[in-house]
Amino acid sequence: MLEVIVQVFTDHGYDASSLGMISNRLGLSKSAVYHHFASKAEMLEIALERALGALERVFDEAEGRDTAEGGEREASGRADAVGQIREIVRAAVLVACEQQPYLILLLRLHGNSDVELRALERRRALTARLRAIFERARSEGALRDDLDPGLAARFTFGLVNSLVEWYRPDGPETPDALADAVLAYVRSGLRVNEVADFR
Amino acid sequence: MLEVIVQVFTDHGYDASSLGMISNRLGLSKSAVYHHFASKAEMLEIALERALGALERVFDEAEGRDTAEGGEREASGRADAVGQIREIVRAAVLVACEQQPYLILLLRLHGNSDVELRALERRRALTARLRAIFERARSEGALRDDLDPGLAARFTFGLVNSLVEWYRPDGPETPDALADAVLAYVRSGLRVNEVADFR
DNA sequence: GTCTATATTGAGATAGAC
DNA sequence: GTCTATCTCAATATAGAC
Repeated sequence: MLEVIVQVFTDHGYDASSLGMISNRLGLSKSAVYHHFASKAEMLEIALERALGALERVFDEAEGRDTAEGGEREASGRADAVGQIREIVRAAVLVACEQQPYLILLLRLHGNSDVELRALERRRALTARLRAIFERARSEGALRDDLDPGLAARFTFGLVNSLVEWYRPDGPETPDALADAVLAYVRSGLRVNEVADFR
Repeated sequence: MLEVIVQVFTDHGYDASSLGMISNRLGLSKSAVYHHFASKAEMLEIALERALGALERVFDEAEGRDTAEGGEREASGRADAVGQIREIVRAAVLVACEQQPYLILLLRLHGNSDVELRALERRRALTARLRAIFERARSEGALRDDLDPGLAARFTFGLVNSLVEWYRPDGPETPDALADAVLAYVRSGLRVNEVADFR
């Protein structure tokens, strides 16, 4: 049921989606729909929780991993930041593919209601966590020094988030292959493989 | 006047923007606004023309340059594809910064009206042009061979387009500096400068 | 060019029967 | 859980005076 609703939301945008459209698509009357959701805003809230919850879990797992495992790489007990970035980017690509409609909803919020403002606040918190990891990567010397870590974080997630605009589940790329391609691009860009430089 | 209207559109989304909001923000009555625009859709159409026109000029100039100048790099009279990509990316970053609200409008279209469908068609044409250039870059051996040119094109413009989501004209980065950073990222990604590999 | 007044449609939401 | 009927409000758009 939520799936159909979110499909309507992504097809027309949340604001332009009417309860009439939703109930039509569900084959129910408007008031029948109101038996399952208290309001249109509640539908949005539940849908956004899916997207935000998935993304927050991505960060929790990447950041928590090595403290849980005891720290295999560094005495400090923390994974190297670059490894975390790789893990987060891969997982975020999978979320973008698998939770596509929910993520579209999140990415297109305007912040004109309480529900939207709370969601945007949680989204900002995720951006801040990502930025912190990029800054750690920089201080570990694992990030090129001619690129601001804040910009690098924004570029990277701008790219990942843009996947939802064109990804199709029945398209030629599997989410895993897409994650590989994104990681390759993020790591070393467009230029020819470095081997070529020495031919 | 259009500037104020587009600001309302980007703040609330086109669909959620009412003529009441627009006329309030302009300090006019609704019918006074109707003296300048035939309909809400016409406002959108004019605003989208700005964004699409700017982007189409970017491509026209990059693709037309060397045939006009006689071809300085290659006997064929065409610029190398990588040079065109660089030029297009830089110009597109500037458009994203300078025409930000108009571009936001374009990027968030849903395609639920004739005006929107026509705009999306023009946008698709631009994507196709970009993809063709990336394919030429690949065939010239100037693009790494482990990355599909179509994906590379989408990633690159996903990144550039995502700038409109957070860029602020009064922020720390000038559009030019931002273009430099994007080009550096697109060219060689996050990894440390190659010199570091030989230390 | 701008106004007030209004026509008309559809929105989100509720009441109450079944 | 689903329905019909309805409330209230705001939407786009127009008419016609100034």
